[in-house]
Amino acid sequence: MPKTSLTQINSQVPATTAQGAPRCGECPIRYRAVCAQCETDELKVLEQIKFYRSYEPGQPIIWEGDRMDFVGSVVTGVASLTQTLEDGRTQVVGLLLPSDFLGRPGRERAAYNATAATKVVLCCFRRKPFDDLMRETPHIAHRLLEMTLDELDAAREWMLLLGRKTAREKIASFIAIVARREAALQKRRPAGRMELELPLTREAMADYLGLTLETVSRQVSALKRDGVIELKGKRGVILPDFSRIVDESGDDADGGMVD
Amino acid sequence: MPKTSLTQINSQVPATTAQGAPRCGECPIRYRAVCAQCETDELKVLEQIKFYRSYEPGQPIIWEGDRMDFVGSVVTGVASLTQTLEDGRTQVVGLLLPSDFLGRPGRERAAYNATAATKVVLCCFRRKPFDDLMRETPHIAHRLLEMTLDELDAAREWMLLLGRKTAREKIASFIAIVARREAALQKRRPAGRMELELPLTREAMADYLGLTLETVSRQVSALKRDGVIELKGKRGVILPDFSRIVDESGDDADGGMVD
DNA sequence: CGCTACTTTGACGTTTCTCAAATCCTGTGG
DNA sequence: CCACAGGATTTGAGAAACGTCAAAGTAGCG
Repeated sequence: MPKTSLTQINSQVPATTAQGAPRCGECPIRYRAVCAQCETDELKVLEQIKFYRSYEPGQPIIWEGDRMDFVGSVVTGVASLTQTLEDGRTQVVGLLLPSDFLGRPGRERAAYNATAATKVVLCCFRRKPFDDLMRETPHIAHRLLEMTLDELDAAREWMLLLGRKTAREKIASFIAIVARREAALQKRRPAGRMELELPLTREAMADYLGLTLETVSRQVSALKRDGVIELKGKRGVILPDFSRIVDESGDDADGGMVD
Repeated sequence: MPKTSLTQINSQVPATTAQGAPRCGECPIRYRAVCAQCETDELKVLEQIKFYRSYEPGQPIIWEGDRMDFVGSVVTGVASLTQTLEDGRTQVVGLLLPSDFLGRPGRERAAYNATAATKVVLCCFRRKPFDDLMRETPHIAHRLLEMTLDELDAAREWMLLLGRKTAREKIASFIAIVARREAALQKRRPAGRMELELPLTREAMADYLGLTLETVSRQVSALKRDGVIELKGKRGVILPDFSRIVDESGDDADGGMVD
């Protein structure tokens, strides 16, 4: 089952490196990222070694097997981690949303491909100094453990989806997750009528959900036909009632929102 | 190791608690578990708060939503972590092998069901003292982060399997993993002719691989028909040539053995 | 030696995939 | 402002993989 190869030909363009990095105190992910528990003096150290990079949609951030010379946090945008079988079958194994951490301390080489799904801004640290910092700054190590445990929970929830949900439930689950994230950004509870943008193409959704892009498209159409969602252009989705998409997702109650 | 009476197999019976816990220095998982990097004095502290529990095959260790009053390491045996949808569809989201850690520090309630797949011996710590210990003992916190990152990698590799592999590849991958573990226990490279015991029933395998038990059975039969494996009783498997099962698994080379 | 639970096998149904073609956005250039 | 190009998306028809329901066969234990 060969797959059409990735579309982005303009991928060799180097990422932008911003010079004037904003102060950590004003960072939008200040209280959720790996630096969340840092004191002001610890932030100062981070501020000295951090630098920003941005990536255009479709642009690769790092390739499996490459040397990782930096680690970092997603400040804005969405990136996807993917793994592939040698015949080209691809699985998205993680979505990196704002405040999520990219890279593994102490690891030389990337274990996955990371690709920008939307425009992405990354707050980066060179790996070596960051590794040293981690050993000396319990706040960072502790927060990273917490975040890693959360990611592990998310990965396991995704295993349940991949192994046991129907195509329709998979699509509904994905839309519900995006809707919850949307609500979280606006500090509201997800409920009632909602409008959102899907951060992934149909193909990327398929690779995330373990489906083909045709099946994704068909199930999206089916949910629309059944009045669970409305479509607005290619990426826009309107939920007349959030609870209906949750009902379709196969989860109990408001499914899987830990914390 | 104390013996549980064999009449307890049907599960509501409380787990045995051993009194004379062996010394950590002689523990078979001394250098791989969460305590791997501990110094002798740190081990002494652990030794004072640890206790053992054992479980018979099929016996539940903890149920999703239950209060977790302890965390611990698998000393011997295999346990499975499962999640379920309310209509009963079940997915195994993790296998706990010797040295793997059960429970999440700082979390009150279990996020998954844990069930003994074989006879299991657990080295337990009450959660509260362990949480405190973690804050004071960087060696433990650091090792736990390392182990969690490894588990995350394993979960992501499993996502690739669940989302993209065929039933035949899934079965082959599972057998290859068991074979690798078998080899690791004997400190050999997996290669050539190998004999092993599957630690799971067909149904548990199905729940691990995102299949039905009938499909598992059929694909096992197919691999046997094709000479990739031979069967020896219900659980015994013989690999005439380890590389053949790897070829069938869909992975490149020796697939996914990080370390 | 006979249960009992686990496993295998068969026939058939359903879901999802594959291959193919049409249609729709979005950004670009006239 | 509109027409157009080109990727992204939708839709269709048929095939393959996997699931479901049902029945028969084994291993292993007492």
